[in-house]
Amino acid sequence: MKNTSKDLTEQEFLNEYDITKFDRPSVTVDILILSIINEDTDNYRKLINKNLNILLIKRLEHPFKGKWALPGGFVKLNESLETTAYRELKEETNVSDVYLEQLYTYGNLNRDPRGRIISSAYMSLIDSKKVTPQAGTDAIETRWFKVYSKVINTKKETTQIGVIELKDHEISLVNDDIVLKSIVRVEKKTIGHQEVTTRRIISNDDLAFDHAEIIQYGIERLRSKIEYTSIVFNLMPELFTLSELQMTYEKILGKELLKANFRRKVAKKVIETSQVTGDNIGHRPAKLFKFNPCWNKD
Amino acid sequence: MKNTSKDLTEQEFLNEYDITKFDRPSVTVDILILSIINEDTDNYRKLINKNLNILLIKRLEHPFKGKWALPGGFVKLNESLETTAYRELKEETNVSDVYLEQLYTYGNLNRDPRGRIISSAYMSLIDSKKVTPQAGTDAIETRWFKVYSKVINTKKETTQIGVIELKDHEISLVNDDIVLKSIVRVEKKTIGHQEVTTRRIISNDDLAFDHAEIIQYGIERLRSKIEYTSIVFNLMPELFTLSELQMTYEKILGKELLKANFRRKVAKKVIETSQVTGDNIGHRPAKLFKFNPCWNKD
DNA sequence: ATAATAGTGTCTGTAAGACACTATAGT
DNA sequence: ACTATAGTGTCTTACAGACACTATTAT
Repeated sequence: MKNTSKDLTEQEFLNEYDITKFDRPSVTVDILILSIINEDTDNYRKLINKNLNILLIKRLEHPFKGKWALPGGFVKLNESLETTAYRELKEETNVSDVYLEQLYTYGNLNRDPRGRIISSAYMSLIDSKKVTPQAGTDAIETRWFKVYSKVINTKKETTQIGVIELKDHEISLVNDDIVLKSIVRVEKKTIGHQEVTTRRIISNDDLAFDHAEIIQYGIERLRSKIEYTSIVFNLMPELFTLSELQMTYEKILGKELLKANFRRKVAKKVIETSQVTGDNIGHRPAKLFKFNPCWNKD
Repeated sequence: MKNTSKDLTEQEFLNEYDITKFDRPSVTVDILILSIINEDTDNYRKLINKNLNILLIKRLEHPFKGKWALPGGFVKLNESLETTAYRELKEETNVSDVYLEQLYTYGNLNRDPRGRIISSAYMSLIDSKKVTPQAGTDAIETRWFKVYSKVINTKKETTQIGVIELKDHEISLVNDDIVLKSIVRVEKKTIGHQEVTTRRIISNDDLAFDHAEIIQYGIERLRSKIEYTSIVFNLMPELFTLSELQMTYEKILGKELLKANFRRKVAKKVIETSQVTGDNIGHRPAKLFKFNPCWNKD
């Protein structure tokens, strides 16, 4: 009998194994870099307005030349996915030691005109104070876009075979004169026992690839995680007022919250410090709080 | 000036673009195929016992020859990740039209001794009645293993810099005489604002690759999703009793629940039918229920 | 006094957890 | 009568939502 793979030791097998003989896709990492950034104020007495922002880069090369895209790049053979994400993050924002989470891996066939490219999407949350607004390598144009997301259309159809529910999310990304609008249709089908959620880009201005879909999913994830984790505090400075924290929640969730209820909800997640805000113009100073790392029960 | 990429149209750029010039990793899909399977009963009057089961295959080739692994395989260039998952699923269990969800994509450098292989893990939930117990292609040995998961060790350390909390999860996979035990350490570090969760295999009998870690993560995900989605019903037949549903919850969560409270909790997710169980030996017959596709509020 | 933010008290309804109770089948 | 499962009622506690109220600052 010939020396088949069954007779080899694992080491012998590995020595003979040539991975490059097989077809392989390319793999990239794309990152949603999100931050809560203060707006310029007009009324001197009012609180500073904040907004959820996302960092995009203008593509200088084909494909999608001139369009805006999530920062990202190819995974090198000596890098884990996470390492790639951290490298990209460092290149674009010059920060490290920030929150980073894998969102989803997109592997559809025609998502990239260059060929078969699978992309693992990550989400990073950055405290606005750590960010140098227009960092990035000189040649690349990077900009922060304010993120607005709202449902502009819903439909619920109940038939004999099941329920189909769709929501069209309008994602607006705004930087001064530039406004990028996309509509992502999120469809939930329940047929028999099966619930399937699909996302599809319906309209898209100047966002490259399937990035509108990735951004919509990231926002949805952030919105749900803000409720049961302490993820928000990655977007906050060391010390903050409860009003600042509330506005951060409101801008992420896209709706206003009642103060008294909000304070009760976050009470266990924060610790009161002895300090108060000093720059109070015409109103009572606010106590400063910090994150309580022991907020979790178990 | 030469004809650089800046002067090309997108089509010209793509025609010249050769993706194979760059280093590429290989990509596989691994699937957690889970089902709730009835046990053989001993006491003729008692309810049939159920258990959460996972389908594993015995590896016939290197690496990890002779060890047990999640079903999976390489992503072909003409397949999306999902298509690959469905293909593998069909090959191993001969079912289609079942619940399938992407879990996480594992991209560490040394997770596969054959080389740089990134794996996207999927979780599939199958109604036990759809499954032919020992399907699979003839040459491959596939078996259902009962899944038991419990925390055997916890440690919580509160220092000045933050909180470190670790839990050792013992995963036992049992098929008759074969018992595969692994311990996966889940560590949550909170330093400053940052919360990082890492998973590491501490001990491992005969599970291949990093599959023990993937299985632990899948169970955790299933446990949390069972609370806020209708994912369980993928594991149930068309009609079921509330006791059957409760036992399914209990086996997934690894703890017993109080009947009255459980019934209140799932009340909105099910619809009562006019039918009852017919094979009642020595006790009151139970009403049969079906899934309510409209259980969700909004 | 005014305009702004900071912060608290209370009522309601809903849901979860614990526990005790009643109902109905076959033997 | 007994054993098993099926199914209900109620008490307590906790929390979320709505809303009204008090407190404190600079001008």
